[in-house]
Amino acid sequence: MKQTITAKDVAKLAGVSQSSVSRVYFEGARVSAKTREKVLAAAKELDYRPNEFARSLITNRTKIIGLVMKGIQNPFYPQVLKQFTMAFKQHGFSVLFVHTNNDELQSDDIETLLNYNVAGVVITDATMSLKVAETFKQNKIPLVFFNRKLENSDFYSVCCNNRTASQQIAKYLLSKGATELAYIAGNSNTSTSLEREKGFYEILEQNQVTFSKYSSDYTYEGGYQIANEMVDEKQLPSAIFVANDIMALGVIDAMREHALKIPEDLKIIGFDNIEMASWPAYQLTTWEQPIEKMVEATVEYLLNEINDYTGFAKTIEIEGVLIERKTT
Amino acid sequence: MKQTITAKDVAKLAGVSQSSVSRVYFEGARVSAKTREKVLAAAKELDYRPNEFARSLITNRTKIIGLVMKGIQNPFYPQVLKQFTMAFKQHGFSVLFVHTNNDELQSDDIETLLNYNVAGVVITDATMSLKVAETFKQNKIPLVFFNRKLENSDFYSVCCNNRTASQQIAKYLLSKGATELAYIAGNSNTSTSLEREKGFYEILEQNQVTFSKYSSDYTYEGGYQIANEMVDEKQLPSAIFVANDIMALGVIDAMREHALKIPEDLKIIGFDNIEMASWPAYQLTTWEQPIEKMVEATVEYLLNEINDYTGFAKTIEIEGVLIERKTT
DNA sequence: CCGTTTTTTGAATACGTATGCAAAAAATCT
DNA sequence: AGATTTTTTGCATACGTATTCAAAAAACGG
Repeated sequence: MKQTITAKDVAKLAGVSQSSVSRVYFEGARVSAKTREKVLAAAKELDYRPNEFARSLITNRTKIIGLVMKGIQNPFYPQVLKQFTMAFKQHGFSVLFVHTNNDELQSDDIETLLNYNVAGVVITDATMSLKVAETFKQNKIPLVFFNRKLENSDFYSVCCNNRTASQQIAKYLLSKGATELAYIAGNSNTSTSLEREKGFYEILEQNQVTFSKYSSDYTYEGGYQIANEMVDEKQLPSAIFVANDIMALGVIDAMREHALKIPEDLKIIGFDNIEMASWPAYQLTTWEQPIEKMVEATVEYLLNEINDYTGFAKTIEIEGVLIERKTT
Repeated sequence: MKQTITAKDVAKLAGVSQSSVSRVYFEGARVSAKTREKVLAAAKELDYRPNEFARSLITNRTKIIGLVMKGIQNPFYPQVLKQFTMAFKQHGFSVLFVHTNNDELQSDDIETLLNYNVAGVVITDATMSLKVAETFKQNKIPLVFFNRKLENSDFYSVCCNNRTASQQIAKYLLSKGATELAYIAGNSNTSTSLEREKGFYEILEQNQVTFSKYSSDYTYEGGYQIANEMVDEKQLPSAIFVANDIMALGVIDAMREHALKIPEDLKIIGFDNIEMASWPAYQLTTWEQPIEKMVEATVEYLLNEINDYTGFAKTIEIEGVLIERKTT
């Protein structure tokens, strides 16, 4: 049998009541220095650890954050996961990791989060039906969409400044002398890809530059494949804005196989600034997503909402920055 | 207030006792088809969800697996994380993700796992002091070291056949005509790096081939840097066995910058078979770690131990396979 | 030093579920 | 059909903690 040491055991050893033991471990409760000391000594001797389940049962609160992720294949997201885990840990929260294969969260994934009565949820790289999202609202569980925006919905979301960033990217490419431009989109139902396209297009339109659009799926293979198709099909643009880095690397590799020189024959710019973008083999010019700041903003909001739920909704956009390397 | 719907509510609506509701949701309990039906109908209407915390409190069991990871920067591990999450989910378990910065697990990381009374633990990419590991034993929490082996300890561990794999790698490189060999080690305190070195060395010794050893840290930057040093210092070997793929990519990039042709001037082989190894830019020959099988073995053991704790300890080695590409 | 206010403490209870036990119901057998 | 076995059900209790309330202790003021 698991020998579980309870607050009662500690109380007995310390010569106080169970209530007092509880108070020592409950932040904000008032205990005299003397009893605190006695309790801590006894607790240490017995190696006591408050049972989180009993706690949560009675407080109806947990110290668990649900973190939902889909595209962990994209090196951008492990980075995000790491940052979140560290940030939450610092505030005493643990991370329940949920992986989803579907673009839209399924109800059994949700089930897990609700069963564990998570204190808050971060959804990264995926969306969910409004109906499901409402469930969280009803249960007053704060929710943040990280790097995704639900349109016409009132949920908090933290993104990079996708649209203005893409505007700057367009301007930058034009300033580099590009004349025929192309955009390679990620999954077409993602807000990130749509916003990036929008911003890009706006500037090109202003300058009366036409551009072509290709669709892919935010993966390396996807980028590689679409690049091959582009080469096969028709004449190439002079610069391509690829909706994320990992796809951009696929594009670069494919183009190189066709003996195209980058940036001489073709300029390529990505988005994210994943670690590999700086590798000598690629030296990809890209737009840096300020992960740390984005995580910070998310955590701050969540903690506030956990503390005092308001349901306040907003889209936060954190400014990124252009990282110029050798592909443009 | 959070409107929590309890088994009592469902019982009332269904016209049965709370016990019956409980029995419907508890696997292995006996309920008549009729009441089950009534309960499920009522539960559906009320959107009832059993409270995991109350459950765990009384059963002293959880459906949570602690997954500890360190090197999530290495693309090998996100893959592992994904596989584990999916496998556990299939068996009704959720994953509490713990990230550690230190090579050896710290006590506050452990604390989290113990507080949540996890059903089992997977430690990937890190180790822990024996004293701490004993804590898990005392609490009868099954523990698996994934891709790490504690020496002289009695803990379960699941690895790839590092040593025999490295032997085959050595033989393979010799068969390719390599005469001067080198090994680039990962973090020197990891069993994986040591075992790989050992197997590699054994074959070379048998064939009376000497080899040199370089030390790095299992990161891209580390590989890149050590490769530069190798070029600067002395004459290069004809083939290098790099302890993992991500380092190998760094090595390749560095060597190429020095205008070395791979595999003509220098053969390189890695270990892991991460996705990037197959990218056209690298086409890295490597040893595939059979993640899926390794995960499967880990999950199977853990589930058995959760079901009926024995503390049985063993090191499982899963066979990998050589993936020949263009760098050798 | 005594009356008053403030702080600390312990007893009792509640959280939502699982489970042992006995009663009730259903099924089986003669 | 009645007796016996088996299955199902409800009652009551326990899990380990937080928290209310009243009592005890301490601090304070004159």
